[in-house]
Amino acid sequence: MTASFPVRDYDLAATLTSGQAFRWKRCGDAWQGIISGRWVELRQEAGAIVARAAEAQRDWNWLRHYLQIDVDLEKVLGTFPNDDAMRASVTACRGLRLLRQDPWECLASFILSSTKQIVQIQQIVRALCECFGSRVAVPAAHEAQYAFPTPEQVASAAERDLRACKMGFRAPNLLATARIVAAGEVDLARLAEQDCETARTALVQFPGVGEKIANCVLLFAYGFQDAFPVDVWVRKALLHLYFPRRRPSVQRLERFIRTYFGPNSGYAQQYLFHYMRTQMPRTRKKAVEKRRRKAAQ
DNA sequence: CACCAGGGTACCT
DNA sequence: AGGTACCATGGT
Repeated sequence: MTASFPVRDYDLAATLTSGQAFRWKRCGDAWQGIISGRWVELRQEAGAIVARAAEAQRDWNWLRHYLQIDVDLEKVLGTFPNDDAMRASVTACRGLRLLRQDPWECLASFILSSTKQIVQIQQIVRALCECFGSRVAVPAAHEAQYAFPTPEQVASAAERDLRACKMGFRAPNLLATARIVAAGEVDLARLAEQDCETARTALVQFPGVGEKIANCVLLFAYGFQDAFPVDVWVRKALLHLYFPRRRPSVQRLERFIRTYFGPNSGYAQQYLFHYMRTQMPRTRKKAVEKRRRKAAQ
């Protein structure tokens, strides 16, 4: 029940902590998570990712697909614009990958993400899974683990019980979305066959889903690598790096995003996002430190 | 202890 | 089209 996948240019830690998936837990030098109801432990070794599952596997294609093992990262990075900010981002977190997640889990998770820090999203999702998800097989002597609850499981929950997972005003949005999916009014699997624009139009129909969350699902679940989610971090980065002391209109900014970052703009966005989140706090701390020293004199 | 967080929406000018 | 308040909650 273990398998080894030769990889190069794969930074597992950066990938699993970059705010695209919310259920991975670091255990020493390994990562434990649940993919489509299967418990799995991942470990990065020299030139390979080693996986361990709770049960014997007929094949590991589900994991290869989730991790996007076969993507040629070099080729993707080659399409990024060659500017200071992108070079710094790629240097800082080279090996960061986009996962290919289950659409329902991704959609539900990002409905829960609005104005929440990643740490809090992780907590809410964990509570949701423990309250409403089915138990999954785990290795002996491991604590119980739960699958992400199906649309049906969420749809049959009471809003009060969802709110108990600390999701606040997002509860009615998740519940209504789950009901639409469970009723078969929208087929999430079939959206994968549509083009990006069509799928986006369908996604923003769900309550609590606007352009940003739709783009997250398009990018992280459906693999549209030019879907470009703009959250507060990315907005700050774009304005600061590419429009210093200017105030581009929404239209202007959207046009810039569409035309500047190339066919893998969503991938580039993820590098900018992770770079901002991991490197900027350090420089900010440094700035605070500098100010404090100056004040002390 | 304010401030802010991988936003969306209704409602205002 | 472009601003604003509000939604609920807890990390930093």
